[in-house]
Amino acid sequence: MGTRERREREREALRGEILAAARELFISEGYERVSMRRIAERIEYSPTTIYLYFRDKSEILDEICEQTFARLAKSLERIEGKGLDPLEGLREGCQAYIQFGLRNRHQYRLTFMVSSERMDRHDESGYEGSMGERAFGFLERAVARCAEAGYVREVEVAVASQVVWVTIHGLTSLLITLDSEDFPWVEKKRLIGETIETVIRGLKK
Amino acid sequence: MGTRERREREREALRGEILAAARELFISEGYERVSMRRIAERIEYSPTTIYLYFRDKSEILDEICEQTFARLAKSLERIEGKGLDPLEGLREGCQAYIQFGLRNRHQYRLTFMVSSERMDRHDESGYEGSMGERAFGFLERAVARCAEAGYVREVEVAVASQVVWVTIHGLTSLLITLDSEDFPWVEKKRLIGETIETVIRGLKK
DNA sequence: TTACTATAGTTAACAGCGTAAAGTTGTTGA
DNA sequence: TCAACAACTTTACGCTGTTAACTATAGTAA
Repeated sequence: MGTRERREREREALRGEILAAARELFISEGYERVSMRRIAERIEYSPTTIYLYFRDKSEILDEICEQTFARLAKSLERIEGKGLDPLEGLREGCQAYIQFGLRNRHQYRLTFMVSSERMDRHDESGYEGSMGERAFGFLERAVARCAEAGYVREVEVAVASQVVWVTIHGLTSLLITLDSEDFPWVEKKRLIGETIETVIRGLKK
Repeated sequence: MGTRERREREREALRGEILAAARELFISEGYERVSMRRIAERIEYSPTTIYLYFRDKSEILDEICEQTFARLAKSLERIEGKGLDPLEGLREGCQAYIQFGLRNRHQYRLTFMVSSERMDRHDESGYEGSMGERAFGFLERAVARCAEAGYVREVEVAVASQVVWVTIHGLTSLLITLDSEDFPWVEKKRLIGETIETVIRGLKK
């Protein structure tokens, strides 16, 4: 009798509903502004039901961020597969990263702009094995290919790829935090292109 | 009769006490984790007394951040006054900025890593005239001097200085967010130096 | 079929939050 | 001496995330 399987399917379905509702709300209003009660209301269950499926609010968020970053990993994987010239591959990877951050600002903010306060205890997962790590892995390999092709000056790959990461993260995060009304940004496409060119030029021989 | 003056002094004194208590707590525990009640407890007044001196919690924070960034402005001013070689001046300015961010992580985080959510209406002040603007002004002038000296490739000063800012912000903010346990950083001094060299090289002719 | 048990969900409650409104003093100028 | 004012406190509202205790239901074993 498949009653056990059916129950499990139903459980998984409700879990999915919670995640979907939470994702929509988090994306449109931001994590902090969304309460457990509002998520519950949306799926028409009582607030405490959610705790039968997730340990706490931040566990919902973790799962959503993980899903989101899996998409970034996918998109970087695609670029890696194109077999481009190393420098061109790095450029495209940076572009993809930045565009991803800007299109998923809430999740981006929550993973890379607050975490150390949020991952306060209780995070068995950590960085190792996370999608964040996988995404950084692509960057590291892209830099390594540039180095192997002899395009990079005398810095270790580890250093160079961290320099690339902080640079594109800086651009992404600052554009997320400070919108054009709060700061006299030059044209965004220009700034993005020029930032990428600058970091690549700066690492070149 | 100086009673009016005395009262005003007393008012200002208590205001200062509130600020001092809040600053200490914010720095050691972070804005979100500190409640008005805790601040009040520390100065031995009732929670609502604070509202006689500040409109709300975020106004306390704004004032603290403004004070903190005034210190950054001071320190950048000092460097500007040294009359260094333009490139060396830019380098030192970047170093000072990064060190400042790392030494004042809570305030740094609150001004440049969350604001757009926090400055949610009600902020007459905004960017113009703020200490943040003054600090960026130094950077812009440092870049302009490099350009005048013919050290910079064919990009406008506005673009170049924003590139510099996003770069050093990226480094600062990522080091604040992700400490060494959460990410395999290369040696910090190395990374800082190499990031600054990279952005400068990338903008050079 | 009946009795028991595990599961899924609910209601009520706790301790905390930022903040507004009303109430209480003590000091001061008329 | 009395009214006005300032400084401050008490009380209260409506939120928050989360725990504990309760209820209903569905599945299983006798």
